[in-house]
Amino acid sequence: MATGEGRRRVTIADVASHAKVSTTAVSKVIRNAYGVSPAMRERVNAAIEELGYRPHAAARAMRGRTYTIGLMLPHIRNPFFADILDGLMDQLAGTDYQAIMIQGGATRTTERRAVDALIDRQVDGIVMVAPLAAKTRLEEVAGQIPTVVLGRHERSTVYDAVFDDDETGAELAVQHLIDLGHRRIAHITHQDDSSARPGDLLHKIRSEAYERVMREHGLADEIAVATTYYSEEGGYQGTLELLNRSPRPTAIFAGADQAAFGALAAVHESGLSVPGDVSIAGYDNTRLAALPNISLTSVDQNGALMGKTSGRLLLERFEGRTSAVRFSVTPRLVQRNSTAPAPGTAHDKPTT
Amino acid sequence: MATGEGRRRVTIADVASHAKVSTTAVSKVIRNAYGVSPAMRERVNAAIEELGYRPHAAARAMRGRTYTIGLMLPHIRNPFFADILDGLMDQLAGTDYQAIMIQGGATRTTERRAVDALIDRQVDGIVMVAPLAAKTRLEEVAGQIPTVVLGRHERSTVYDAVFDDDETGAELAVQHLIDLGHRRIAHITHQDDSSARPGDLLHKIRSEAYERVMREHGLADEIAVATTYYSEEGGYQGTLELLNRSPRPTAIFAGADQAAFGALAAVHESGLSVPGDVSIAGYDNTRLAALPNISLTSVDQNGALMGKTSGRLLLERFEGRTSAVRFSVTPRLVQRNSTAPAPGTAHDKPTT
DNA sequence: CAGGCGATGGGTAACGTTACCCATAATTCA
DNA sequence: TGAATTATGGGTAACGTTACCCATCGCCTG
Repeated sequence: MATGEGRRRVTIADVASHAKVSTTAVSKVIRNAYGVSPAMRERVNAAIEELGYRPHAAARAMRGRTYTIGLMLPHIRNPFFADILDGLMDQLAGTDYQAIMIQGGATRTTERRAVDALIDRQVDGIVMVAPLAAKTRLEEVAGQIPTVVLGRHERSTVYDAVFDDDETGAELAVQHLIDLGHRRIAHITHQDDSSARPGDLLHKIRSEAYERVMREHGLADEIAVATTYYSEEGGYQGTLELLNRSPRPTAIFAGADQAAFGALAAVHESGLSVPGDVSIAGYDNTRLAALPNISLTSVDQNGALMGKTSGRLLLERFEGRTSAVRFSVTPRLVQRNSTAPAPGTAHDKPTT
Repeated sequence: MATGEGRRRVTIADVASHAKVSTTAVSKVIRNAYGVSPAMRERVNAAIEELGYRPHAAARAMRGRTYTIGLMLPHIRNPFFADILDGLMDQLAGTDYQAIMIQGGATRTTERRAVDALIDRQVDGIVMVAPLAAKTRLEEVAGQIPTVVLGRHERSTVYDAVFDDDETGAELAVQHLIDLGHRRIAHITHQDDSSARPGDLLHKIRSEAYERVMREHGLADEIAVATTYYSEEGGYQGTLELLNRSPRPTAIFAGADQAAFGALAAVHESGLSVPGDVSIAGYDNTRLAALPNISLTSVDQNGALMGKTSGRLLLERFEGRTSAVRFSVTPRLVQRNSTAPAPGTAHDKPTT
């Protein structure tokens, strides 16, 4: 276990000479390859232990696998992504695989750079969370390396897809507000730089489901959308804009909790109360939403399960699966105190 | 710019033959090395462009640098870390370096695995945020690879250190509460698995500063510490424990905003109000703290600056600096509505 | 008992890049 | 003008690992 200061790294050759066997034999033991006797295995493992050998991932990358999975996140501020990572790491625990993360940023250009960086570093598989890239680009990536796309809905034959049923989720939220007697229900959506088809992006799906449900209830004229960002700042700005309209909405469905937090701030700063004057619902059910003095009604999507599944799908790909898989998570509504019957409505809370 | 599906990667050799020059020449152009004519440079760059060549980081790792900086974060749920990453990426923008992240987890074992993984992947430099490892381990890592330790206070001659003046920060918070007339001021600290010397860990420094200031004001008997975690759950549990004591504290200084959020929840659930019955102060001044319905008094430490500086220090190391540098950020108190004069105190808010 | 076969171990050429060195041409200087 | 120096380009051996192939040995089978 001696690991000296600036000392040269322990290599497979060191292990081989220490165990008095060939480097090939050592490599076989490490990889659990065929053709090693138990005696040999033990001998080599002892030497590995003694010298504190660890495989050099970069060297491995030249020939075989790196045992690395790359996770591209748009950014790390959203705690929902932490759930995804938790699930992924949970799945990877006990395997030889390591997860590394990279921040994709807000534009297609930065995202491309980030994903290229992962490919250049020869990760064995990639999980892209809510990517902005066009489908052709996703398939190009997936053509080079096993890929899971998380949060997009389009069908592909080359990559696996994991996503929440955003249509249902948005429906749950809007329906809930309608049930509470609201009619002027506004929506905050996310502006992106994506070149994906609108119908494949989660925020588009949520906003379209919002509009559809509104129309289905004869509320087409009440549709009001602020297009900002799924972030606190975005929610804040969007809400200020919505509250300025006349008549102002009595409820806001924010497409993400982060935006809902900003909405809460904006409503308070406008001298209005939640849910007295304005009801607010979010999406993601982040832990913060459960805090009593936020108590945000939100749509829960099982991020940990999505992350875990992404990992599993990649491991399956490594084992040889070539057919594409789609995995969908069903959302559910978590009612809290940020939503209440519309002002002036004699309305009983619906029984769940 | 043609990048076919499963096609073989474009290598330096492809570029060389396409440009009708040697691979050496291509390598020189890429690395901006000495000994290339402008004509050669242009020729090679044209070929690179045309073929869509990107350097293979793993191959580079075998000889030179990977242009990769590894960022070890204990976990990604804390939005404060997002500030650090933002600062780091800001510094790295415009350079050839890429930042990758890895989650260290809650124990020394998982952290070690994570950092080893970065080393095995041959990153050029490492930034370790609030590591749990013993100083000897940190120096062992730094002996192999340029390292910045963020959030620890000990002096080292081998790695660079970036940290907040936690002593002053904690002092600001506690002093603020004392100024408001509070006497029964409790503290929530973080339990760790670290083998660092207590005086070097930020949460120990904060808790010791808390105790010191209390004693300096003759409040030694009022010292009450709950040792849980810097997380929502930890803050929640710790606060329940503290509120159970009799007499209960009128103020709680949580060592981190995340814990303070949990504390807010616990106070509310106990049927008490903030700041009416209990004042709460946090640390980190995360964006959430500024939301009107949280409005948490908190100590601001400039995370972006710390991240940016970490990046700068690494780049300097790559340029050849060998002496160790320490960089300290000065915190400041941001007063909001979660702190107020102690119940039953005729006290004017101190002018700032 | 010869031929063959499975089990085991090793030799070696890659993988893509760079550091080091050498060769040649072009230019400068005395 | 000859020698020395500089500028420019290329050849080649690594870096650490693995995939592929071959050699050997003991044993089984007909």
